[in-house]
Amino acid sequence: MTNTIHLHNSLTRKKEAFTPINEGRVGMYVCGPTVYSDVHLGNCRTFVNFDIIYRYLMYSGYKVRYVRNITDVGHLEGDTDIGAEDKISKKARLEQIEPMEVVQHYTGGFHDMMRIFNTLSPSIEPRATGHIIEQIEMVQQILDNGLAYVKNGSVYFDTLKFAKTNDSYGKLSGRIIDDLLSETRDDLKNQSEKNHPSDFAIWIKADPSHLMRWDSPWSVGFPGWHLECSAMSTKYLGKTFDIHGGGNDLKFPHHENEIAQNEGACGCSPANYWLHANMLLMNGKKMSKSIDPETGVSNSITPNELFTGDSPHISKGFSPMVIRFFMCQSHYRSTLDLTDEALLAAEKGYRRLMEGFKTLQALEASAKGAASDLDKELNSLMDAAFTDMNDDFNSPKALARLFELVTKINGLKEGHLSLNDVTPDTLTRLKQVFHDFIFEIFGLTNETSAVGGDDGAMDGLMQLIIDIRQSSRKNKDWATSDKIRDTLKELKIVLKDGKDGTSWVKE
RNA sequence: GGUCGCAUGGCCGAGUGGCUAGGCAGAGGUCUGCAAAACCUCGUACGGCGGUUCGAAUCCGUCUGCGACCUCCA
Repeated sequence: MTNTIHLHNSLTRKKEAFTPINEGRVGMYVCGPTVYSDVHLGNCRTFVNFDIIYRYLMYSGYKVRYVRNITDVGHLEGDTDIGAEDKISKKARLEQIEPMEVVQHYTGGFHDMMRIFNTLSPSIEPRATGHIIEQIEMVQQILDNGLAYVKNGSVYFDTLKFAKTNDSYGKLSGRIIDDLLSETRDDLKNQSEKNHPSDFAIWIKADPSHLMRWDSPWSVGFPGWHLECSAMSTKYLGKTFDIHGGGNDLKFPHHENEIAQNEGACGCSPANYWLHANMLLMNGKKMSKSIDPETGVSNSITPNELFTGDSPHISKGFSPMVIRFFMCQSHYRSTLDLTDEALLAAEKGYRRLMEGFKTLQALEASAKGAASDLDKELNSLMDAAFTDMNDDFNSPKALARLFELVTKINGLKEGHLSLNDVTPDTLTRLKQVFHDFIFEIFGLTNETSAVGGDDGAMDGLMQLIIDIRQSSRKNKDWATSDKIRDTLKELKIVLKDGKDGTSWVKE
């Protein structure tokens, strides 16, 4: 590792040099989905962002343990208080199936989607229901430390007491104790078991109709949301680990409470660096599952609708890699606005990048190749791309460097630039770096080349057709040559007449 | 109301105290039987008003607008 990675730490709100606890190793925890419904696209953005971070850390030489949980119990619908229902349980009740059927179904769907977006599997993907014992232990530790209280079989985290003894509550989300206190007046009206509105449940007594329940010292019940992340990150990464990630909307209350739980249980801060991926917007507004009461429509689009084009929000379907490319084009800490126009632009950009890659692979080094300004320029563009990634994983900027390289590559192909000005070593490096960025770091795949079967029949067939068309063109038999071109077009195969013959691509 | 963040050329989207981000669209050109594709060239933008500075789109203040969180979401 020659260059230090700097990253923006949400906890300090500053960009900091990244120093792992154990040299050469990184422990990273990212909050995964609650599997009570289909993954939605905003979810995918977050995980693609962290996939790129994961890939880049590994590419930089770190051994990374990447833990991303599946929340399959405890995430309540509505307020944490009595009367709220667990999301999974609710779904199971509505569908009249077992909660674990709900979990199985949506976990599968989630994994499928992650595969479609070409994200790498995390090293460990622990489930909340598989760690009930660890969670009960943590509740006990918090109680032992006097930072929680039991009410009617439920256990609540005492935020006021914690805030008084520890200055870290509210630090992440910028909330302060005075605000917590001032909220009291309004909210005390609500019938509540909690001593204070900002307290939150870490163990919840299950009412008899509740489907998911476990025995505990306090009641038959289930763990609170937030707790699973505290317990599982501790179990697999230790009491303090390097990086904790998640969507920006989890900052409060989820991550704030997670920190409180870990501090409350062991007195130590869970993660040194907190990274938050920003929201995916659609037409300027947060993409959200919830349905607008006025319009009756949700401001969202599912990944499948995006692929097929079956949505009023877009004019056509877009492939998963175009979406992934689109996500690479913005910084993970910025909001990204999904519009039809932006997607159309991304689709073209993606193709240009892939064509550039293909062109590059076909370039052959010149034996006379010598160092020159061009050679220097190529190398500094490559260096810059890595510098950009080291600077808080600035993928859009690194991508811009690749596009500048594409211009050079095309210049070399077209002959405005000469391979005599590029050393064989630089060309080799360029091929390697280009490949690595596109496929290993950005995690894109080349969809345009994946056509036909792998038996080569398609290629042979197309070559035959192209040859026939070529000879009819030579004979100025435009009727035949145009018929071939138009018919193929209808079959979604586009012929491209270039200087060095005709190539084809499937749309 | 509280907390935080953002306002960049037609669109998306980076960035920095003084040096062209990039992609798409648009204009011109090369190529082509025509077309498509591809390639080349081009645009000098940074919400309003003050201030700091030799110099600010970049720093500070302020106003306006937008968004997120505070209630379920990545």
